[in-house]
Amino acid sequence: MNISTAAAKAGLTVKTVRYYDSIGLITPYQNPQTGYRDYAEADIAKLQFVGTARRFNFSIEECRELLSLYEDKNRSSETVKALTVQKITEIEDRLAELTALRDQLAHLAQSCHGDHRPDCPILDAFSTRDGLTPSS
Amino acid sequence: MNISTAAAKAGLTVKTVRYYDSIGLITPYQNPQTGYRDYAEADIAKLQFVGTARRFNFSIEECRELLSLYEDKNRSSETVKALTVQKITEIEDRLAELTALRDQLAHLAQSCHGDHRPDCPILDAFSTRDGLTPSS
DNA sequence: CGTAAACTTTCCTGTCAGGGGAAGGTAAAG
DNA sequence: CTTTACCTTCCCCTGACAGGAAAGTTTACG
Repeated sequence: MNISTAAAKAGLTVKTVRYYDSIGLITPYQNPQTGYRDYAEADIAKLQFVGTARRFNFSIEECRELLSLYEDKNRSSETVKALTVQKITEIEDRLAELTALRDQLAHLAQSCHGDHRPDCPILDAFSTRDGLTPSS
Repeated sequence: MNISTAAAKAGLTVKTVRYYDSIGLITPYQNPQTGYRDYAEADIAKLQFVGTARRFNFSIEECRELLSLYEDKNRSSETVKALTVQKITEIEDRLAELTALRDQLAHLAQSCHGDHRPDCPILDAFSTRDGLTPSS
């Protein structure tokens, strides 16, 4: 199967699939005559797997680890769950940060009349370093 | 004032301050003899301003715009409030994405026993493209 | 006053996960 | 047989800096 069909099946771009080959993440058979990549069904499954994991905010290196577990028939679910729980924690940390940011910005926006006068509480708040302390 | 003092006063790294000069965001006086940058108090205020705006997730280009409004004595608060409201919307979109991600991952983690057996619902879910559709 | 430490400068490379596009070879359709 | 639609590698671009090398400058100490 050529790269564009493979990419379409996996819901990825050709560039991304080629990139995954270049970093040794998913390396298909390569025709020695033409240099064309040839993706087998097992490769498609891996591409889909990585695509899904990436959409779940797993980094490429984490995907590499998950992929080796995915391919390991004697794996235990322990490591996978640990990775997932860690990822959940990371996402929750980021959620807390963003929530605090939004709240502070919303507070500033509320206190700003937003008309044609030059007075602006938002800019005033930004101009003092210790006046505001966002979480991130 | 030399760059390390300026950076310390603004709560930024020297690298960051030098970078802001290189992209024309905050350009201090530069001694023609030594080539040393010399930061005035007004520059420090701008550095603090940008530092705060960056912590509020504003991009460099948005900071550039905010900075020009900050320096404009005849500004209106309209544009600033609009930028801020837009930023709040962006943050809320990201919050919704991350919340959906976390919920789906949490659901998967809950259904995974996480022991030494090879059976793993998380990897199973990742291996089908249409089985899960995260928001991001 | 000399010198060594502690600055400063520019320049280059790397990060993360690819995107955009050029130059050139190949395959499939008409 | 030609046109079109692929494919390949190669290089530069992104955002927002960090790390480090080589070389010049300032400051503190003896």
